[in-house]
Amino acid sequence: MNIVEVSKVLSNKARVEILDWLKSPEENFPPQVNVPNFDDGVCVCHIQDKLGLSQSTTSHYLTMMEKAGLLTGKRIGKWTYYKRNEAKIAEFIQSLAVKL
Amino acid sequence: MNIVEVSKVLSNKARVEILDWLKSPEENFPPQVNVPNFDDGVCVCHIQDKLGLSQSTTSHYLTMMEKAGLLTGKRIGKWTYYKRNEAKIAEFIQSLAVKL
DNA sequence: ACAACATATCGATAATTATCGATATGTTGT
DNA sequence: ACAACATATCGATAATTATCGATATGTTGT
Repeated sequence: MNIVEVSKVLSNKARVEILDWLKSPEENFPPQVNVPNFDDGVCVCHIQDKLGLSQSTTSHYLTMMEKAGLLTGKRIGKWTYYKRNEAKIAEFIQSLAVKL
Repeated sequence: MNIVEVSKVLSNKARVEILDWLKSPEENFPPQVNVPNFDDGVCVCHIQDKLGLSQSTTSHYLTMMEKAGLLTGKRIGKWTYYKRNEAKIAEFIQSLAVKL
């Protein structure tokens, strides 16, 4: 967990919001259409709608958040579902508590 | 404590290093010349020497870190001494643990 | 094989951040 | 009052990030 890299993710309001929304997918997103629940994560299209940014920007953010370790993405059929990587998020907070 | 603002501070290697060095001033900096110990913080000139960046950049970083709440600066005579704001740093980590 | 669709990637431009040298400000000792 | 010095601020340019539209890629149903 690289503090500088993860902090870059967190230095943008939109990305912090995404992380926050994904804490309670049921409350923040409409029901999934192609998978029964949110266990696999939230569809990119839902995140995009809520974010109000373009498809390419949304996809870019999600990809960089996954690379930084904060999210995991899973493709199911045509769709990609992202969810929080709780283990890594906790690890990051822990490493901040130690190194910061 | 604004997550985005503080994360901007932490998204730069030099600034994370400053924060780390200030955890143990005795180990990371030469003895102070104009104050007896490090209780008031570390002189900008020492940080600048160690950082290897220009005086203006160093000063700018320290100022922004103070504005974000991570450091406190204290002017004594001609010199300004910066030290960690432990309370605010802990508060930030705590707010991450809650909001992130 | 192809049409339709979701997402990822590319290439471009605008906005922000990094970094510097020059200058301004504040402080001290003469 | 001034010289010497430490730090802060200003103005500029290079580097990075934000964001978009266009295009490419992957998947499914016909």
